[in-house]
Amino acid sequence: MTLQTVADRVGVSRTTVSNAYNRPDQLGDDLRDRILQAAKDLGYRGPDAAGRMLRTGRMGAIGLLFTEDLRFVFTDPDTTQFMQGVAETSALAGTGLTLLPVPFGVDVNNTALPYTAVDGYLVFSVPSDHPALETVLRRQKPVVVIDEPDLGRTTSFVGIDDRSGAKMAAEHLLGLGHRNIGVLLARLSLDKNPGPRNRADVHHASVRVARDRMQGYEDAMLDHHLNPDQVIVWEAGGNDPDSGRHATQKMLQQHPELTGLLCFTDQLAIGAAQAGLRLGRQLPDQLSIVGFDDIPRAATWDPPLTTIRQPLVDKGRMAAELLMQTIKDGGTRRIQLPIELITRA
Amino acid sequence: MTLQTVADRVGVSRTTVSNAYNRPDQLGDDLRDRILQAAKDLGYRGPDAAGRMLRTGRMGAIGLLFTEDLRFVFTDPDTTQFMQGVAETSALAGTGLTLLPVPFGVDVNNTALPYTAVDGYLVFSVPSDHPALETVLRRQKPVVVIDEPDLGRTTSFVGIDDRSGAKMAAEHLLGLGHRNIGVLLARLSLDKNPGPRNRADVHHASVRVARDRMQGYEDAMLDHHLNPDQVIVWEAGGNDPDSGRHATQKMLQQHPELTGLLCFTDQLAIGAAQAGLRLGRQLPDQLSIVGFDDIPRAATWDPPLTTIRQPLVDKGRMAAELLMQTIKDGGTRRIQLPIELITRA
DNA sequence: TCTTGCTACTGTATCGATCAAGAACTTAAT
DNA sequence: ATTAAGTTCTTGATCGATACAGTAGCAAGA
Repeated sequence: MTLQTVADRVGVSRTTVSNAYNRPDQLGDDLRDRILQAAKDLGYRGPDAAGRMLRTGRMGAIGLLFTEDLRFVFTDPDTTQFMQGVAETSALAGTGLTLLPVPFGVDVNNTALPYTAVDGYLVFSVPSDHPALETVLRRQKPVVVIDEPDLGRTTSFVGIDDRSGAKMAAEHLLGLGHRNIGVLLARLSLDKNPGPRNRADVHHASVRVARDRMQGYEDAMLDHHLNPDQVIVWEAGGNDPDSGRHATQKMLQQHPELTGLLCFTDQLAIGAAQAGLRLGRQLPDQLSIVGFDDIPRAATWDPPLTTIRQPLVDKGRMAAELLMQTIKDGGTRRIQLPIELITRA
Repeated sequence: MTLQTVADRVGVSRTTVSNAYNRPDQLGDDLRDRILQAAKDLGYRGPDAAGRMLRTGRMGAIGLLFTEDLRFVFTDPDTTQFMQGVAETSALAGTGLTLLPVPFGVDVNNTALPYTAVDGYLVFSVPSDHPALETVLRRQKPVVVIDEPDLGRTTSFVGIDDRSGAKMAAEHLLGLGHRNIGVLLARLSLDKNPGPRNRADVHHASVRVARDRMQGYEDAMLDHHLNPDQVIVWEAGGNDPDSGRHATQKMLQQHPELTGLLCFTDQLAIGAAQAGLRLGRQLPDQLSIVGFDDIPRAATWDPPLTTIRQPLVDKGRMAAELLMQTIKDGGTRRIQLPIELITRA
């Protein structure tokens, strides 16, 4: 049951039937109606996707690669907002969106990644040493990287100025008079390994965002003539409130002198706030916290969370638009989205 | 640059190169290494997805159709939990997952739905009169419907016993002594149109879940010798706390005698609780609310929300497993997942 | 010497569509 | 009547891979 079957039934050629579906202006209206009616009568499913793809070379879909834990991807507000932006833009363009998760510990060749038909890839916040990157790059299709990793001019990139954002966050705490400051970050590598870190660990991490933000925090401290070595750095092991809470609890127990916390994400900040409350700290009087991202919950949290806003939905929109434009016209671009300090409590 | 290019370079046949990638046991190890090395040297991207699909007839991906507003899909806890289950299962099986949103007001033919290469479809909670259904069914691929619509034995189905669940919820309120009861539902049709409804509207809705749950509520009332016509029914216009809050505010203003609310979802219930508090009601003393779903927030909400739990992540897992099994072995099945009354405050 | 069974590889046919070029026919302008 | 332009439809080639059937070579056993 192919185009030919329908063509034979109507007494026209394959191409004409194809045109009836894809280029209605190429044939008369009555013939087109007759063809579509015959197709319906025969139970023809419509032009086969694989055949079309092979011939046209266009797959009609983009792939979204991520390596985060699947349990978090769909619950994490950062990711879901980003995905919403991507989905909106691709849906509007009539392009499919294929999710390509590569869970931690799973061999890339056992995932759909190497076998899926897409016109290009969105690489969402993947550590620079992740094996999935090689698989994607080998396909030699357009790629837009979001946040991580920075592959230079060879691929398009959408991100923010993490260093400046972090600096703004730290400036805020320092401006409030805080001098004993802790930094809470999600993860430096793929394996979850919560605990204290020293500055060098962060500066040598494979995660650019972590390096840049750490640098930004230190920029602010140097501006205030403080020694960045004084800062306490803790890895939470995951980007969720629970991980943040556990890590902060330990951090504050070992370093009760801390009065200010710089958190890499709002999710961590919310966990940190919970930990502070459990340890009997008054917020924000006895413990000040600054987050990052400005997820919806940041505004409704009690006390409302001061944070660095980045436009997460727009990030998804821009990334998808950029990819689809690259697929059409080629060329690479780098886009830096605006960030903003949102001062709350 | 195809298999042939590599084959010529090494001096073997196309098929052998194909086997080097897909059936390593079909050729010697040293030859395989030589082939893969040559492929690397030539910059061969690996077997082309479209070519493989055309030949094998397998697409290596499943499609997830949904018609909800994209702004909600990725923020709605019900949907994201379901998607998490689907993503987990498909990732584990090495199958791709293609999102197929058909936003309200967009012509199905302008979406990726008719053009995407998938081996089967998950139809997630789509109203029975939605045009996308016809498009999916025409492809004559395996289909698993989740919740909605019930297409009978022709397709597989994953859902819960909505009628019993609703009855359990109503029994709970009635058992507490409530006699003036309101029902808050999300949406009866695709267009958002908040406001009061009468029973007949619900019983004739194109949304089976709404019909069944209404029936369940009424079952419980009849058991208690109450007239179901007394119940106040309100449509929120969307499944989010804000819609629930607005609707409940109006409902309680017009019907201040109501002391018990049966909500179709926890999202609505949370909004209803907010509305109750704003109107000065003490919860649960002056207003008792029962939700549906048991989303994570239900447990942490203040006061904790009594609700009917349905296993949303499992729903996704089961649906994906069922679909992949159907793709492999054919046949259709109906699965009903267990539900449970979670009594909180 | 012959058969059998195994491994390792090859050659041909085929999957279903679209593209490019062109043919047949109609209409309009000169 | 002739030419040009436009419309409508056809033909042949092609996209890149895998399935299937088959062959060559070799070792073991009768």
